[in-house]
Amino acid sequence: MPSWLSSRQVPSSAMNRSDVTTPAAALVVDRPLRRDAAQNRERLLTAASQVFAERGLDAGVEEVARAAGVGMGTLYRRFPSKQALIDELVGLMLQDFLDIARTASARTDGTGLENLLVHTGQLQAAHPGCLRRLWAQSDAGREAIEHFRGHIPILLRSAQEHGRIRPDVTTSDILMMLWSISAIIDTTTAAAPNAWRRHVELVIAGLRPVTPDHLAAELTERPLTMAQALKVTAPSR
Amino acid sequence: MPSWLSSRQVPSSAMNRSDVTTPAAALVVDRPLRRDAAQNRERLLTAASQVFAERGLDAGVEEVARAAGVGMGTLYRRFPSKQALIDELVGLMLQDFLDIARTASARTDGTGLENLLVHTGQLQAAHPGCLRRLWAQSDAGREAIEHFRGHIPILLRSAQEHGRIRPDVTTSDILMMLWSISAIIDTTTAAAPNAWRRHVELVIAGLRPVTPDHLAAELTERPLTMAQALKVTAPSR
Amino acid sequence: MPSWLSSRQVPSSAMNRSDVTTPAAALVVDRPLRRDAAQNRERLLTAASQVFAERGLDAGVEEVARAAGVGMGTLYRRFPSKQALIDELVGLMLQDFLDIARTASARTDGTGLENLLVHTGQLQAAHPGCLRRLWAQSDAGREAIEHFRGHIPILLRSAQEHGRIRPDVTTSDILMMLWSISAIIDTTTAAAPNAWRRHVELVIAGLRPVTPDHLAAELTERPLTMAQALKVTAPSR
Amino acid sequence: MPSWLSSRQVPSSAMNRSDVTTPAAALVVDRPLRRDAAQNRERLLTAASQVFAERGLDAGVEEVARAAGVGMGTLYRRFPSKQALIDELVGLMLQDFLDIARTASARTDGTGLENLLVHTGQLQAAHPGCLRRLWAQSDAGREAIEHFRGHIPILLRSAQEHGRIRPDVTTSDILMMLWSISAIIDTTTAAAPNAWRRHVELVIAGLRPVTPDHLAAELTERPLTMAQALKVTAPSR
DNA sequence: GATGAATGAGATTTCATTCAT
DNA sequence: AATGAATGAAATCTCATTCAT
Repeated sequence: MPSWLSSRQVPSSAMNRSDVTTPAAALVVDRPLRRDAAQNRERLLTAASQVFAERGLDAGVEEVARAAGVGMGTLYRRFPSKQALIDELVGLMLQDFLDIARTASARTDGTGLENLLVHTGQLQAAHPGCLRRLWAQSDAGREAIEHFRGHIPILLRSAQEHGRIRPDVTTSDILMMLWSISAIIDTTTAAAPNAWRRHVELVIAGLRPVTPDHLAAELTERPLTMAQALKVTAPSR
Repeated sequence: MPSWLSSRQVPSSAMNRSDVTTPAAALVVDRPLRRDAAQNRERLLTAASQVFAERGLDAGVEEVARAAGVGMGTLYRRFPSKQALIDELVGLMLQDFLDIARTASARTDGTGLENLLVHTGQLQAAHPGCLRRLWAQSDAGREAIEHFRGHIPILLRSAQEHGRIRPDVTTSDILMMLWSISAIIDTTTAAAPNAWRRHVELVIAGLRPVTPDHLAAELTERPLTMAQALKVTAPSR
Repeated sequence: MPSWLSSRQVPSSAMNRSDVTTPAAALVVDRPLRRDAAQNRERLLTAASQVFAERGLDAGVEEVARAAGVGMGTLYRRFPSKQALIDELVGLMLQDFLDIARTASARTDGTGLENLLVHTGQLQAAHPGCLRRLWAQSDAGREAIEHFRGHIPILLRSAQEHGRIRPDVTTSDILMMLWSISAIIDTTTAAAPNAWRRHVELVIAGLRPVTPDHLAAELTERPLTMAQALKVTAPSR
Repeated sequence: MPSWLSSRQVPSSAMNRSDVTTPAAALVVDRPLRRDAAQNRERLLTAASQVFAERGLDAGVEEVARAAGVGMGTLYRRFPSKQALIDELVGLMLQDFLDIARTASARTDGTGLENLLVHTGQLQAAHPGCLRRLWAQSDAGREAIEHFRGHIPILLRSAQEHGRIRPDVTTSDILMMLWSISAIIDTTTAAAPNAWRRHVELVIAGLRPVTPDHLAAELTERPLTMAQALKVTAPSR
């Protein structure tokens, strides 16, 4: 079972209960599920995460139900469509991303950003393929950025103030780096489980302040605006 | 029509006629297609490239046929299966990649590698989503790496000799960078057509030689072995 | 509804549960189908038997589904392929053949073999075309011979001991006669429902012991070996 | 090349030119084909006979055209449909059947009928599967009986007068025997090339006059009327 | 007249979703 | 509430036949 599914009680309002930005949403109270129903929910999410990671999102819902040991009807009682199930998984991974971001933000030595890149990498490497595939198919992805990106400017500013990251790097650059790391993890993990770490090192090297004699010191292209970053989506399929 | 489909006469043996490694294969002569058949072939490839780029590889072949203005039977006469059609598109894009690599290799000032990263980026930006999606579904992808990677060590060595790239970077690192750029292009082009250029700049910055006071100067993680790099595949779906 | 589909509960392991040779296989218990599912299964087999008998095996599965009053999906849930459906029909007819063989074997007056020829004829005449067509397309056919033929030598020996069948007739000769009767039934039933019975009479006459003055008393050609008989198949189409 | 395709010039009116019953039909004159066209016609028939014998009638017309070394257009210029091609093959085999019948009729010792059974068997064994498969799909089959059956009563009467065949056997019984032999040839030839000869021996034994003490001496079932025999068709598929 | 490419209806099979048990 | 069977639209692929070259 993925660690990010292990212990939490996650009713279907997970996205609404987002702890960082919309605590008020907690007021929208779903009646709690019966214990067996909640258990089925967990099983389905766990199974879906495994099946989708192994077979891709084209895996059939029947296989998910079978892996969860429940019937199709139960699956569709818990999640009104395949897409809803995917969205829920995205939301759950986002929870872990937010945890990582919160932890990283607690660092005061300017290493929080680098820490973020590595730890989100670790998380994705533990469930290869999940995030990007899910992201690709989920409208929840869009919201995910919105929740998560709030942490980036803070981490970035701290790193820049400590002289660890060059000052002309922007939040949207960091988002691009995160996407790029995601992609590398998904493509290389099977062949070389730790290759992504080297990619992260090189990526971070590219973000370091440059010395005067450094080649091509200046970035000539403009960064994505945040409005653009919000419109970014993984390939539809 | 994509530029990479524009002018060439591409019999189905395009992969075999690879100019770099197997010139002898040219002896296997497919009789040239009748003019109308060749035209339909081109139309189908063009249509497939558009449809797959817009709708993803899950788009039905019927839609491809309709977009090409031909019947289903014609499509299946030219390409015996959907996969064969995809493979052909992969092969065609590879041709352009090889062209770029050859041109870049002709540079003697050590900028060939940077040139390669930018121009392959341009090519992919012109047909967003194509390469990575195609790659993912095609066994031709595996061969594609093999053909293409042959150029990397040469370009890399030249760049390193000219002091433009740090000496501890390996061919497999460059392959990772190419994958990462592909991913960024696919995700950002719709929202911000040139954002990928900035990513390339940052990526190249990460490959530059480091000065003594540079933070985290050394790469602690080992690069992919070439054997591993060959096993890398885009996510299955 | 064909008589051979009437009353039995036939899980998909019908072939395995063969009562003659592998009683132990009954231990492999398929959980019984839900009542509606079982009903649909029966309906599908009935419909398939009718449609295939009327239109030949080239009839589409869609027509079978329509005749059964169920959707395509249901058909494919019960039988994972058209071939599986055909195999099941073959298996079912085999059950009836085995019943007939068993009953015939119970006779002690040497008439069992003749009885077998007539009753298997009756069964086939009731569902003309079914067996031979099914046989032709089914690997189950091969197994069918193996199960069924076990009864022939016993019946034959008894008939020979009672002086009803000439002693130089072999088991493989009887198999040939059965095939020949099948063919006659399939070709004549529509035009003359009982014509096959006369053919059976003539065939049996050919198997009777010959008197000394009988013309061409001896058989000069050698019978099929049993190994050859096992390789016999109805025409592939 | 099948012997029955070897030397004859057979314009598509072969059926009409039937030498036995309707010589007047020869007055309907098709303009003779150009020599190359006639050659293509022969090639197509030869190829069709081989391809259909090997792969069954489901083999595609394209394969026939390819085997004949001509284009599809040529095939369809010579034969307006696949069915017409099949009908033509049936008609051609009938020619050989008629030859055999004519030769057999020349015998004056009462062995003509037995001779017929053996020689038509030889012919079919040389092209296993052809006749029955073709027959099955061809309306020409019906006509074939009409042409061929004219010889049977004569042969039969002669055999009965010589005491070689029991007097209660009718022409339609002989037709049934012929069908039965056809079926046995098709099913056994691959496994045992000469097994059909034994079947013929047994079949003939069944037609011999019976001695008083013979078991089940009388035939209790009535023969097919000739009207019924004319309606007999091989299974549609 | 010959060619073989194009056609498009139809075949088998899959799967997200609904619904009877 | 849970089950898993039923649904049927859509996907890929085939092939007899037509038609442009």
